[in-house]
Amino acid sequence: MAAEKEFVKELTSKSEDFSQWYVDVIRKTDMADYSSIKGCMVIKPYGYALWENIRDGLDRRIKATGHQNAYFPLFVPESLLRLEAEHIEGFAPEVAWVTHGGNEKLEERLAIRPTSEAIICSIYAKWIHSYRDLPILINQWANIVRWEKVTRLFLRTTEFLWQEGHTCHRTEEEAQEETIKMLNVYKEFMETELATPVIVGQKTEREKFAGALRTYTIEALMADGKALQGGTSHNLGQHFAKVFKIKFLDEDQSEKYVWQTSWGVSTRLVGGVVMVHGDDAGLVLPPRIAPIQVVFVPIYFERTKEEIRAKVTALAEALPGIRVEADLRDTFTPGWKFNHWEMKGVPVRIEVGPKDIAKHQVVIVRRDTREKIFVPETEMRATVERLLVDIQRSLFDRATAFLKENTRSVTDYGEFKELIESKRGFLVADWCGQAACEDKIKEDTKATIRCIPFDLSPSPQATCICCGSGANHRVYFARAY
RNA sequence: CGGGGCGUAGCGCAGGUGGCUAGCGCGCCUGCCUUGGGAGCAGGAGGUCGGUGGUUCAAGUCCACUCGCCCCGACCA
Repeated sequence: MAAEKEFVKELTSKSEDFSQWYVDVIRKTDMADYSSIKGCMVIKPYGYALWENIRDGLDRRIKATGHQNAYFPLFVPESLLRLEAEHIEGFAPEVAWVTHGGNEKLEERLAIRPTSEAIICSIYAKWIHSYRDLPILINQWANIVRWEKVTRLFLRTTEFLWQEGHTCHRTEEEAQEETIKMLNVYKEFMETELATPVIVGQKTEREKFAGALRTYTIEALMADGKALQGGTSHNLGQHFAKVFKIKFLDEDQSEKYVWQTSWGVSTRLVGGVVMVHGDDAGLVLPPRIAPIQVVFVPIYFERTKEEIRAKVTALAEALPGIRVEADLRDTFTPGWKFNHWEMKGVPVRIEVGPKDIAKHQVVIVRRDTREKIFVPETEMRATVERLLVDIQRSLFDRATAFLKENTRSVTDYGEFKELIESKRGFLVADWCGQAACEDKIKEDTKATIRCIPFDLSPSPQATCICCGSGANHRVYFARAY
């Protein structure tokens, strides 16, 4: 353990102080930096490359399900934002306002979008006239500003990047189908690309999006036992359609309001990846989204330096389709580089030294287990390809096992309080459906209902974990980010 | 917005009962030597001590105000 600690002298131990570990990892790996603007972070190239891979994987899926990308204005006139009462009430405390253009005071304040429902709905109203114009299936990749009081790198920043889908449908059924479809896209994406298992379900009235009919969510469990909402999908019903007058003439010649959905995930997923997979040596990145999948570290000796350099360069080129970095610098020792690239979470490291050249082999080390294998050069490519798949799967398996171990079913409120304090994780319990109980539990334990899952229902005799009256929901509780 | 902590070299920090030329480690630059788990030696560069105002012969140090950041809490993707 002492030796292990020496390895990572730049990082706070994960078990010692999880929050500090998280910040250390992000800063030492050059993912992000603080800026001179309160609550705003700089996403540095390494962090941005990770975000780009996340973005690209999701963008493919969004397009594959029939959506197109577009871009809408950053500004939302105050009058538009105010149209949907519940919506403005929900977002008012965290909206940033533009009041001047140059030196002139604006006639009407402009909100910097805290989300784009208002501006997009006002435009959709102009676009939609007939049932033949439907559905509208549009996504936008954009920046968002929410004036948060407390910020945290990637998890909650004043400005952040996200995608927001905004769709309009002819019928309620179609909108509901879309809402669930995108929720499932998120789930599949999280599991496949981020190697992060999620629980899926509906938000309570208290937790739903301001202005939505129903909100659905995917929730992941971080290594410290706290939940992270990874993405949400909202069935907006006709609330926005009615106030923004998004109407169409249907086939039956009657005028109707559209049914809408919206759904989004943000750069907070980057923080999620750090907290789900990282360890005391730093990041552990799922191969599918890792900016660098394989790093070559040459083992130089003065006499064979040029030979080693040439060999590493050649081997690095022999891995087409794989994101490869060859660390040819001679200003750092191999040991330093091992630690450096492990901290950066690169899934596979390949060492090449004189002994390896003599034996026509390479040394391959996987980041997740640090297992070291000696592989003939001719088998390098196949081995790397296999390892990348294997690491992706074992990260998912490990996270899934962690999720299972830390999901506990409880029926006694005393036990509930004890568990949330000592073990964290998800607690599955029965609930009466009353907001009063939800509030009391939050007050007592800081745990909130993360979601009402689709695949669980209370037994007929079940009673509310809090008040003891008849329960009609079986839900997941957790402390959350 | 409440409670706590912190702003001194790129990073991490010491100095804090005012007093020599503001220091240490890492990093950086030059050279030599080295490289299989964070090498070594020698030389060198780098500072409006967060900002403003005050007290004083003298302020990194004391006082007031202010800006910013981090952590914990209440609020939130």
